Amino acid sequence: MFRKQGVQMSDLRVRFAPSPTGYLHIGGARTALFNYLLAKQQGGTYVLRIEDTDVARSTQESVDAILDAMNWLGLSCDEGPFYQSERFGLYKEKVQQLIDEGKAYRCYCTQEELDAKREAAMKEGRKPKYDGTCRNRTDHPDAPYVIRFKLPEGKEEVAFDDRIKGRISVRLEELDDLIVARTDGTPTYNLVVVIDDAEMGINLVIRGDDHVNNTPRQILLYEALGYAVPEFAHVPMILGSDKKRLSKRHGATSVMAYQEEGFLPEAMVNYLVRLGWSYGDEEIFSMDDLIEKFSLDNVGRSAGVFNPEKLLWLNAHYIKTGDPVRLAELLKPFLSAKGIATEQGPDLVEAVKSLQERASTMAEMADGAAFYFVDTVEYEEKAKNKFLKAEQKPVFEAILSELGTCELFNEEQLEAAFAKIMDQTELKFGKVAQPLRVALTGGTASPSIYEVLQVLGKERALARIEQALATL
RNA sequence: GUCCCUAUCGUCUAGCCUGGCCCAGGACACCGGCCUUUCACGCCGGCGACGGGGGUUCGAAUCCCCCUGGGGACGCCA
Repeated sequence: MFRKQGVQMSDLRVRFAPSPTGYLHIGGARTALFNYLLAKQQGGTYVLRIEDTDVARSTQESVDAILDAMNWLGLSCDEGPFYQSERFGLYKEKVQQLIDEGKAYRCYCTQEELDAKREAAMKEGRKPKYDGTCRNRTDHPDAPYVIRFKLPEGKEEVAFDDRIKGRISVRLEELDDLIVARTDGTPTYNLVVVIDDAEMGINLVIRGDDHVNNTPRQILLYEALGYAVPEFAHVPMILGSDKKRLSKRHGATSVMAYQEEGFLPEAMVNYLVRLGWSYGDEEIFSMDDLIEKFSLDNVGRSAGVFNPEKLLWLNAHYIKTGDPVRLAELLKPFLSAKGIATEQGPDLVEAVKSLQERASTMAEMADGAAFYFVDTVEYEEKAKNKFLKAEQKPVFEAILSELGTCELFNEEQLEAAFAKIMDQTELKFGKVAQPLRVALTGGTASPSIYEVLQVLGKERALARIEQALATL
């Protein structure tokens, strides 16, 4: 028996199947994550499939954007990516099979006729469904047509046991003959999703809640094509703060937009998984934790509201507890985006350490780190007016001379130096530290003064103090 | 409009299946305090919810029904 990290290999096969008509959004990322976690946990297989049957709207840029985002989140697939656009032959075969078996037919109704019927039905309070006009016609006019799947007769309802929502059933009279092939011959979503899931051996379909209504008709298609019906798990939607479907109006919905704002992938993963899933009172989960602990049983059934504040809190947590060397690497692009070069400056890793518990995002950390690397400190107006005044001259002189005698800028020597400064000037620590902070950083908020001094190093620190002294 | 799904603090949620341990627990946010060389971190405390109405029961957040709210679907998009 094969084993993988002590976990029994299973035949679980799941998939994530985005359509490349835009970037990977928050909701899709969560669906992908759930799929990934379950596959990893059970030693199953996670398949990635690009649903690009809508040739007009699918783009390579979107495919790349989705792949990038999956990669960033660390959700690598075991198989794929497969492209539906490369499988049209297979779909065509299956459509023909349905026609041959009398389970599908040509429909010559025009778009306009259909729209009119739909509108009329809505107006009368009926469900707008196809009336079956072409269902029994035997002629083959020389006109454009679509292929419709004929709803099976003699069946009352379709039901399935959703792994998240429980039993869901729909009466057949609520359904109609859906289009499986367009006028141009290309297959539509409901058909290809069934064929691919079946042909790829997917036995558990985890997807968004918005597909619940498609499931009954897809089950009918599975049956008509002679396929085994997989299990389904419909994950609730993610809503905006106004309880409306999450959209750009609510802020960034693209996963990669968060990366650009300085979020860490582990924060995003942690946030996403907790939106709809829980494990007692625990809040912090590493990917390994999740692979061990995730379960569909603990996924909630109702829609959730996306809460950027909590994401931010998680991000701050992961910055606080993250590896400084890695964070330093991640920080570089944010610094260069601000036009800051770090090569000649103080040790970037040390700078990061001093800022870890003060930054919620990497962008914020870059803001906070900027002062370390400037050639000439620029003073904030208010800070300068308050702390860089002529009367401070003696303090700065004392600081300059005492720090100048420090061999090493370590905690011990700095403390000793400050003790002397405070003694000489008869000032309390705060009265010394704050002006010095302005001289060193240009502002009134920064890491602790000892840290700043140490990160900067003696030479740079003394130069900055002299610079300040010169302005008094 | 019709159908499907859903309903615990502002938000994410625990508890619900297997009624009493719940005058409902945790987290984010918010407010207050402590710590403190600034800003933060951290710590302590506070505010804050079982949508409504009927049942069932000795007892209901938990079981049943109705109502209401919310979401989704109704496409030659996925």
